Amino acid sequence: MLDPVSRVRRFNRAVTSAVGALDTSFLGRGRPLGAARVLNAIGHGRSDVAEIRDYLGLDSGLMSRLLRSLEDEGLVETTAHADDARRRVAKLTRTGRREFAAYEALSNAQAEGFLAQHSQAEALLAAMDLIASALTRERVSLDEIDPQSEQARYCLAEYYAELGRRFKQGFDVSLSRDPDAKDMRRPRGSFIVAMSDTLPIGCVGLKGTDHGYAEIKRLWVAPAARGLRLGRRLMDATEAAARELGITLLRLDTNSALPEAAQLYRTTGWREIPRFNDDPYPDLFFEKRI
Amino acid sequence: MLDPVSRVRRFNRAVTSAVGALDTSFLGRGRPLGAARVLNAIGHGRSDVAEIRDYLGLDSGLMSRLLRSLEDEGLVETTAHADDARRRVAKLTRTGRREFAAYEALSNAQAEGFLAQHSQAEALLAAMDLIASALTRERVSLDEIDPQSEQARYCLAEYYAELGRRFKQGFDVSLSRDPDAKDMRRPRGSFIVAMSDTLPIGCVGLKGTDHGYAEIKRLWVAPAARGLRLGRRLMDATEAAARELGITLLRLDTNSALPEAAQLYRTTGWREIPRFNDDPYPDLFFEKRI
DNA sequence: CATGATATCTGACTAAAGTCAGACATCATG
DNA sequence: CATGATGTCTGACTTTAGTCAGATATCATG
Repeated sequence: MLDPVSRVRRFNRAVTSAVGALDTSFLGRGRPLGAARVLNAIGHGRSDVAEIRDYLGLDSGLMSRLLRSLEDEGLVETTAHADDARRRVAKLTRTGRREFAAYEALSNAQAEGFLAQHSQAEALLAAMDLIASALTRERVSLDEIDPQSEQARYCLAEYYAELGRRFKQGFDVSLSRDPDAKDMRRPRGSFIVAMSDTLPIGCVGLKGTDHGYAEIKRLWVAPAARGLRLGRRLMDATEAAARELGITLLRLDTNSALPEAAQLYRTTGWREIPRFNDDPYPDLFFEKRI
Repeated sequence: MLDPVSRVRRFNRAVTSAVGALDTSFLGRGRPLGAARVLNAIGHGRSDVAEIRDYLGLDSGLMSRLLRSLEDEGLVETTAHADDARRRVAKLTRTGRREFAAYEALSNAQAEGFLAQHSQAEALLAAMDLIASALTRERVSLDEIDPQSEQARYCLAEYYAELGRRFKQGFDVSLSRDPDAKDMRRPRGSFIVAMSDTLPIGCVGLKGTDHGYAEIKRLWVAPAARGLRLGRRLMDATEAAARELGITLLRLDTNSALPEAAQLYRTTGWREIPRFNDDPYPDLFFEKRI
């Protein structure tokens, strides 16, 4: 009962029956699961028929019939795609949106009920984030986004909060050399976010300077996503972006209160150099030629 | 992306597709899922047909046919139950055991693969234990067992390890008044373990004495099962056992380094009393009349 | 040992999911 | 604008899961 594999398998059994219960509650709306899944996929913004089919892993014949049955119910309308009349685009009717909302309410109620029965919901949520990140690991996408977008701001806020917890003296972003957003946009730099499903779970900024090098800033991995070697993937992606921009020398600063970061740099070709700025927080400085 | 319900639902999505993948890998052995599930239930030691049917939630007609198909494949043999010839008992043939082992290998490989891709497997396992315990909460059974059984010894070892971590001076069971096992067996006392699926996640002992009261000892809840009010359920069950044994006065000792325990006692009718033994570890003493 | 309860099995059904071949319209390309 | 590729649809199927009403054998009980 102690070995890791049994523990994973116990988790699998627990989760299998919970998933089954959710499916059963979906059947309560008088529609087979297949049709309900298509309706929900459309409700969640997947409009292209081929995309839905791919997402749900359905045969084109089956997909077509499920769509037809949703149309017969008056929940969905399909039209030809504007750019390519072979492709079809599905969208919900007014009734369809109402029905989708009912499914959403079921899902939300189920989630709330699960949380409510537990007196330490925060620990439960952290565990769920951890597992969801691990399970969707190979589906994490690294996207280059604007450093002032909502996702970027979320990551940075989490990053600052963590520095505040880990630095003995706390962390005040206004005392740090906060990079100008335009230095982290092409063509001067870049900002990359790691997305797991809809949740940002990591980020890194590449900040262009006028001193013959670019700096790597704001490398952050969500606690729930640690252990997945995401830091390394983010660094690789930034280096690739730097090469594209013709940058040949990278620098970064960090703090010895973040040993896992320094460890990552040391094992990926960075070498320690003397202090190259007057930011009050960092005490370790690295350089890498690419 | 921050609200608890979205986080639970992200977890649900991640887990649904992982479960689907496992099901699909099971189909690879050329047998429908229903039959595979029955085969595995038998392999895991469920032999009584009614029990399997109940466990898998199958209709008796369907169950009968699935069994028949496994018999046709030469994987299963059924015989009449020794005590009741209406009931049937299923067991695996030699070929059946081989086939079951193949399913086990698939499950184990899937679990190992999942663990291997994560560099912090212990954190992942703790998260899985937490969630599995929360999901199977209403299926936790409280069983009265022998205080020297394997499950009891596992719980006690975990309990001592935790005391060692939480007491500043550590914990050495040989210095404590270790209760004699026979004092925690009927008719003098009782030992109750909380089982979640196959994993013991909590325990409590009721120790009979010759001083006109019985003592509650070794109340432990696994870290993964905290927040489920399991401590309270265990205490209620012991009190019920004590009443059955004609015990009317209960005592217990505890340590202020375990504040959640003292809190539980205070809110469930226990009142603090002066020290009533010379055990070196406890510094808080309680009594309850039942 | 008659009687009602229980456990399983069989036959006859339905619903849902999935498969496959071919039809059809549309697209990209030379 | 002919041609092959692509996306969707339809018809004709199969498999799997599940339901339900008896039939049959056995059990517990008085």
